[in-house]
Amino acid sequence: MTPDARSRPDRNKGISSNGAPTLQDVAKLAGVSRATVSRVVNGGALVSPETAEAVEAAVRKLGYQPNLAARMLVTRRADVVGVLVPETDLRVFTDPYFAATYHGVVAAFGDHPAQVVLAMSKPGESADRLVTYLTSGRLDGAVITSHHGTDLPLAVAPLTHPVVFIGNPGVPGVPYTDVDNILGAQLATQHLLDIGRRRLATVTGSLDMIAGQDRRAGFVRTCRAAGITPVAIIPGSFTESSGREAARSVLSARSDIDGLFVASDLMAAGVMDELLQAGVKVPQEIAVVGYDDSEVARRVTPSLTTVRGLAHETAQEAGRMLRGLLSGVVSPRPVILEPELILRDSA
Amino acid sequence: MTPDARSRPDRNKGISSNGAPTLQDVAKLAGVSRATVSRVVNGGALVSPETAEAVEAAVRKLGYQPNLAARMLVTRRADVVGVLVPETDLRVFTDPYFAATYHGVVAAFGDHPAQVVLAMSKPGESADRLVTYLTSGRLDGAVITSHHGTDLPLAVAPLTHPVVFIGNPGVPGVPYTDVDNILGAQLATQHLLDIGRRRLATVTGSLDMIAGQDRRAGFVRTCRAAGITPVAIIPGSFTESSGREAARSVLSARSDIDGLFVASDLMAAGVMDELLQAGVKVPQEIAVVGYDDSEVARRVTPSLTTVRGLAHETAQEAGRMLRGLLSGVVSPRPVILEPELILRDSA
DNA sequence: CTGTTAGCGCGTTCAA
DNA sequence: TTGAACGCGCTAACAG
Repeated sequence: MTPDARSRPDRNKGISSNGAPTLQDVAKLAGVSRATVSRVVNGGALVSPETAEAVEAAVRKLGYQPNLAARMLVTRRADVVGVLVPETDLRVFTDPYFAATYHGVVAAFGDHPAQVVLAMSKPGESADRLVTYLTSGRLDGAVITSHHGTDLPLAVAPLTHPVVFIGNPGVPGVPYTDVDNILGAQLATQHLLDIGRRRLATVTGSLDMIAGQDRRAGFVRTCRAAGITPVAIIPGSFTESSGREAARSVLSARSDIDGLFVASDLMAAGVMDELLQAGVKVPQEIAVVGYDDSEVARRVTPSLTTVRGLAHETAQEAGRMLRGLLSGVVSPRPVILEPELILRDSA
Repeated sequence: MTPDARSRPDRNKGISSNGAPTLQDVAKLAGVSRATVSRVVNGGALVSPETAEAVEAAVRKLGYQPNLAARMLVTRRADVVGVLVPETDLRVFTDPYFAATYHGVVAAFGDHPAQVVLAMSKPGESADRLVTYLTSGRLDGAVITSHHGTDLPLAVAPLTHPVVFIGNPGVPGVPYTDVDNILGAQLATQHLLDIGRRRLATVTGSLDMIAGQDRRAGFVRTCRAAGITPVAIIPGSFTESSGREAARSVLSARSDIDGLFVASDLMAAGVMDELLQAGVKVPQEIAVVGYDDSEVARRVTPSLTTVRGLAHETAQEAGRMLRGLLSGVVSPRPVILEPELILRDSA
């Protein structure tokens, strides 16, 4: 009696103890070995048509469903890629940037077997949990966006898991895609100058994000090149409410600003609403340029002159890069897209 | 030489061939057995403080991370629950209902170890894929919403996986939470009657969803009870653009409607925008009542009188119910919440 | 073309 | 309190 032949009570039942049929069950019903069933299930190559047919019948009859955990354990693939966002769902669902980003990654994986899941942080928990999710083996790779600072990139860099950042991670050797935010801000600011505005201010995005820093830098740089001094640089955080606050501070400062560059459309929507409520005419008194060209830009009144943020395109590019990494490409070079100005009514 | 003793090249390396350290590696470094490490990792009971300390040190040194696939295979738990939405991400990200729903489920699982992931359909693919995701063993259970028809509930009903639907699945014995949509629509319609409107119409939601049917039924029923005949019943699909279309058909029909019940705030926003653009005054010429009390309801001008849809609460209740199922509750009774009217400026 | 066999990394009895 | 042994369900050599 070999060691493997020792009796196991439920070894011989048609259905394993768990309730779900296993490869073994199918094999017995079809009168073949487990390996053959496995072959049929995974593409059917190297199997005779008759046996394949018999196996498929057994699969149907039992409603067999491969156990992905078991498969994952041996193939070391999960067929799941993640879009990891270290923000709360509240933020993710209210900022259209994330919708565009997720959609872009999904588009890149359209014809790929992997599931694309979205994982974000629970309120008050750190980004470590997302790293754990990545390293736990349930994800083949990830696209990460909205990282604040370099902690997350530094944590991810030594890992063997394929990861692509959206937005410069600030750590050498880590793959990323980005859009030239400095250029975008320059286009926006230059436009304000071109229409004759001279008393300019900006509402910045989160300054712990490179996108926020760059958009501010582009604004400042363009002002300087034109020989003018910014009237105000108001800190914001990419949210609509931070735009509202910024607008109130502009109003209370009575600084007769005539041109405002706001680092996101969502903030710009908040700014404009407050301005209009205070009776300030846009663009006559204050011209406003946003950033992103998101859906709100078209919806607000007056419609928002803005910069195409290329969120979807950048994400899709990141998705492609991740696919490359997954299939063995070693260290892809960063891809940087160039934004353009979209003229509408607010400036 | 026993069968197990045959040589395996990488059996004795400090790090397994994959690169990630295993229980075995930790055990060797700590000078104990795998079983002991396992005990320490999972709660540390029944281990002496000294060994526990040694093991923890080894874990830290190696950066050991349990392989979730392996654990899952033996525990038969994934510690992941899903919010399954058979809609495309485009839809999910533009309708605040889904944000509220996801958030509600997350709230219910706030202090639970499980990850709550959001899975939706890729464009053009059927809901089967979500069922497969559920049955593949990577999910312990799920909350499903936005199911059209009974196909999905019927597919899920025979499964042993815990599932809770949001919205009556129309299949006996399947757990669900819901809000009384008929009552909600009655409240809305009655309010239009109360403020003296008599030429009423409705823009319905998707009629292949019970919520859509019920809101229409509540409207029709209330009209009938008041002895009036609806001027029009315009089919919509819960999206903003379908609201716009409906508004255009109202305008072109020149039916001098004076009260409109729109089955979602998002549609109502579309309706109002079109009406205002056409020069129709809301509420003076046409009073509008929406449904959901979502964030848009407060944002539009005039602000929207609406019905509290209780999306968050219903989802949270569903999440609680799923937790119950996960911990052994057998067949929970449906929970039905009662909506209320929120008075604002549009009616 | 098909079956046999050996683990993937882990939790869990059962003895000691 | 600890260790040895077993198997979760599956894929991947390797024989035949």
